[in-house]
Amino acid sequence: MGRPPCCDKVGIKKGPWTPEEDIILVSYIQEHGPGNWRAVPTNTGLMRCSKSCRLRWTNYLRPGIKRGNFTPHEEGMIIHLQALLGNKWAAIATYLPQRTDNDIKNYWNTHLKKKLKKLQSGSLQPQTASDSTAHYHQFLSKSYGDQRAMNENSKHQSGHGMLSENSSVYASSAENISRLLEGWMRSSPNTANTSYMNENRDRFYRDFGKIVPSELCNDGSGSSVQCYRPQQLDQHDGANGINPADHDLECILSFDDHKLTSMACDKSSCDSSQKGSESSCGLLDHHDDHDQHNKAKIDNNNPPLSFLEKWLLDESAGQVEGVMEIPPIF
DNA sequence: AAGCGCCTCAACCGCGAAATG
DNA sequence: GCATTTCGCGGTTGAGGCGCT
Repeated sequence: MGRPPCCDKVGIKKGPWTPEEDIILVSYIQEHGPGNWRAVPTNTGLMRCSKSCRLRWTNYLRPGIKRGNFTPHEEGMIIHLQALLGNKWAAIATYLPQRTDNDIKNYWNTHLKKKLKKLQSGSLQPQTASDSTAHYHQFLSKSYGDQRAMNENSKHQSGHGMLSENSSVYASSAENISRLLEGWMRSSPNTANTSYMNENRDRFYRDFGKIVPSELCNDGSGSSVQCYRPQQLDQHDGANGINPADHDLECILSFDDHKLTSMACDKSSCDSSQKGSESSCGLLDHHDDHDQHNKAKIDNNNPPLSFLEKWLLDESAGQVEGVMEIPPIF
C-alpha cells in the first residue's frame, strides 16, 4: 500500500471534538448527506481529516445511536455473534443497529472479554482459549439467568436504568446534540463565528428541532429500538400495567423477524447512503419514505432471513434456555 | 484532601478493499 | 490491468473519570 496517513497534514486538528465542530459537521451532513468524506473538511472548514469526520459521525453524531448500558439481550447477541463471526465488529453491529461497531468493540474488550475470562478461570473443566463457544454458552446461561436480577437492579439505579423509568439515559444522539447545543448556545453565544456554521445554524436548529426524540423511535410497540421517549414510555407502561423495569425485558422479547431485518437494513441503507445518491437516514429524510424504502429494499433486494438471522431471532424469541446449540453450519 | 491505580470509551492509526480514472 | 484515491474496518491508545487507600 504505502499510502501516507490522511491525518499527517500540517494543521489537522486531533483529539476530542468540540460542540462547535459537531454542529458544523452535523449541519453539513444534514445538508449534503453522509458520504464524500474527503470533501467534508474542505467544504466545512473543519480542521479535521476526512476520516475523523466520518468516525465522529458514525460513532457519535449519527441519529439513532443508543448509548448507555448494554442490555442482557444485547450482551447475548454480541457474545453469540462474536463466537460466530469473530471480531467482525461491523458485521456484528448490523444486528445491533443502534450500537456502533466501536461501541460493541469497546464493550467486548472492556466487559465481555473479562466476564468470559472470569467464567473460564472459574470453570472446573480445562478449556482451550479457542473453545469460546462453551464459555459463551455458560455465560449466556448465566447472563440470562441474571437478567431478572439485573432488571431488578435497574429499578434502583437512578440514571443508569436500561430504558426503565429513566429512559433518557438512552437519549438519541440527536437529542444529545440538541441538548448540548442548547447549553452551548446559552453559554457562548458568540463563539460560533465560523462562517459555515453561521450560515447553517438556523437551518440546523429548525430541522433538528423537528426531530423530537419520539420521531426517532419506531412505533413504540415494545420496540427493540430504544430511544428517548419518556412520555410515550410512561403512557405505554401505564396503560399496560407493565413494570417499567420489566419494559426492558418486554422490549427484548418483542424482537421479531421484520424488526431485526429492518434494523439491519436501516443501518446498511444508512451506510450505503454514504455512497452518494440516496440518503435514507432518518435524520435526513422523511421517516415514512425511509420505512417504505427499506421495506421495498427488503422485499426486492434482500434474500429471506439468513440462517444466522433466523437463528438469532429464534434465540431471542425463546430467550435462551440453558445451553444453546450452535448450528453446525457455523 | 491528595495520590494512586484502574477503567472506560472517544479517537487515532494502519491496513486492506473498493472505487475510480 | 494498473495506479491512485477513497472508504471502512479492526486494533490500539490515552485522557479523563472514578474509586480506593
